[in-house]
Amino acid sequence: MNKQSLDAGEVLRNKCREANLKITPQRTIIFDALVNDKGHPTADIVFQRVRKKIPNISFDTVSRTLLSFVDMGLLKVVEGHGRPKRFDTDLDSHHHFQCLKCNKIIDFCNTGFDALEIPKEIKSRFTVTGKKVVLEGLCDSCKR
Amino acid sequence: MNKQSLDAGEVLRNKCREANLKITPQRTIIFDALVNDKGHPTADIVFQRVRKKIPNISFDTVSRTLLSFVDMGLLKVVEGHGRPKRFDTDLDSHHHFQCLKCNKIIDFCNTGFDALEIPKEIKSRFTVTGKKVVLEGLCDSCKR
DNA sequence: TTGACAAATAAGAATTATTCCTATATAGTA
DNA sequence: TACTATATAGGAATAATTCTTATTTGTCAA
Repeated sequence: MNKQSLDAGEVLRNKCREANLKITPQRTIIFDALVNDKGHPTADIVFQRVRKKIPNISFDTVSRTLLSFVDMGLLKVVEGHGRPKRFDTDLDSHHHFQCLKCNKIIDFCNTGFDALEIPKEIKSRFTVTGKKVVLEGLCDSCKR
Repeated sequence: MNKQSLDAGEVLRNKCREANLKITPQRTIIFDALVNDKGHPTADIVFQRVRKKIPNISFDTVSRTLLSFVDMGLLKVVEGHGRPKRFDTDLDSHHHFQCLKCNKIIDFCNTGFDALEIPKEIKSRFTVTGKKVVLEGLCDSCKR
């Protein structure tokens, strides 16, 4: 039984139990707002989305919850130059192209990049949990 | 005649002329504070360093100057998770390991990584100016 | 089911990093 | 040397995030 066969609620409940965190309506609704979001939302985008369900939720709760989801391994923070932190719900191996002008991040897949070996001298000194090729330059809209 | 054989002042003067920017003492001293810095200083670190030479320089001038150096191709902004923006004076191809806990960035070289080919579908859509492998995890101090 | 308690939340204040504004100073040049 | 556009200092403003505190709410054990 893999993740895909569990519904979103069950994934969240399992992860919360593992991490000894309570299953609150806020956490549930924030998680729902992220499922199938293949973009790279900021905390504020998620906040606006969740407010439609819980009008008086605070930004702090959204921000704190997103960071706890990162700790729980449900999300990643996108590396990048931009100021508002961006989150990534896609936990599968993929790579990024970031536009230096508009800060847009474009995901792409590449099996050659996925297969890169971590150098021995790095593996022996550090615990490596993520690996990604980051390309930068100008996107199609900005290069004109 | 390559860059290495020019002294720092001359590199800066040439770049400023190219960009039609004036050669001010502030720019000169900020540039001097960066030469041979193989760390990844924040604007504030540079500000503290430069204040020893120009006690009443403003943070804004340092920040603005660093960003203009990025535009001029004298520096790069480090991709990464941390909040204070970090600058990189090493323009040669290298790769990064970033600690998720302390946000420290460790440079490493790897000729295999340097040789990675940009996928055709990316090269045809975008202008790619940078390429780097980014590893993340826990550094030696934080993994305990 | 209820009560107790630790954890989570809302609201707003505080902090942190960066950028903007404006009056003054200065580099480049004619 | 004088002119002009650019750069700077200083402080205010903005933006993003995190902290503080009083209150509320899951969870668990009786």
